[in-house]
Amino acid sequence: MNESSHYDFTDMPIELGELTGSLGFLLRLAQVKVFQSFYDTQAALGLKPGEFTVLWVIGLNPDRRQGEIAQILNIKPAHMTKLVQRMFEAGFVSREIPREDRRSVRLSLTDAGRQFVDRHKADFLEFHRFERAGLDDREFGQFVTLLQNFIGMGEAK
Amino acid sequence: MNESSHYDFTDMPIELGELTGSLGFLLRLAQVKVFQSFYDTQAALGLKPGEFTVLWVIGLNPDRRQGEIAQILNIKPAHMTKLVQRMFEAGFVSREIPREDRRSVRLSLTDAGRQFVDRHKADFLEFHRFERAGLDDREFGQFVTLLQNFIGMGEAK
DNA sequence: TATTGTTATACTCTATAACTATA
DNA sequence: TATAGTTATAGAGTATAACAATA
Repeated sequence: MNESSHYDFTDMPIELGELTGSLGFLLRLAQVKVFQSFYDTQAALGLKPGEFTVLWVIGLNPDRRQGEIAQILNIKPAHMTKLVQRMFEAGFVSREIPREDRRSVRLSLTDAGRQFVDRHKADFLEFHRFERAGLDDREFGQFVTLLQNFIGMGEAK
Repeated sequence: MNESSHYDFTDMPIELGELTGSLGFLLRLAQVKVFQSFYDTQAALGLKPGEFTVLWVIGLNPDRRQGEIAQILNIKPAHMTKLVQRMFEAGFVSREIPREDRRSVRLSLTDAGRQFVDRHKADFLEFHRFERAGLDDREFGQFVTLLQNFIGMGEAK
């Protein structure tokens, strides 16, 4: 490493250039911002990221194959196996081997799982939490719609 | 695990309920979508995610402290150290210890680093790539603006 | 004492391939 | 042969704390 003397630019803002218009960059920062409170909420309940979402979707879609749930949530099979195992050990999820295809696993919530989801669902659907996050109601609605279109959720006609 | 027989719901869509309006969920899926092509592009150049962004910002802000660059990109100090080390070993980044504060490190691009950034910057500023990603030009502009507001980038006045 | 950056450790998410059991 | 899920391993990002050098 060299040595040298410089003026001190410490107080000057950092320039990001065209990066400020890059979706990849902006989405990463946005996700970091959301993830913080998202993560804290889940950790407080003893859950790892993604676990509540899985419980939620299983609750809405009982008796569906594990792989179907994993696919729509973009969770890889190997990861899904461990995640479901944890939720099974927590007593929140039951697994059934259907007669018509004994390779597959169909998931449902136990009573405890359903109670858990019902009790904490409000914390996870954080509409309210983000009203104060730099967006007014109209912008928030736009934001959700644009995100849905972007990820191809709107065209499900 | 139990055994049972069921109708086969495999072809029915999975219900997501109010999750479709959750920013955390939508941002995660959006990021997964962007990250795929983003990641592939970087990997093809032998870079890990985040490395090109760091080179880019160093190029725009020569002789700034390592910690300043890390902070604005939401990179933790420990991670930044390893990232900079890799870019130093690749010959893209130079490190200087300034006389006025010998604890700190000031980063700049080497000639090779600047050439590398110039040669590949177009691939990383993927405006074009996302024109066809379910959003028209107007929506894309809205999307960027909303993301900027959301992460608190717009208020920098 | 506080700050800048480094080192070390561990945990989570992800990716991959080899494996099983069923089909 | 193909498919559903599992197991095992490794890589990458992040978080934390302890540390060295300097202020």
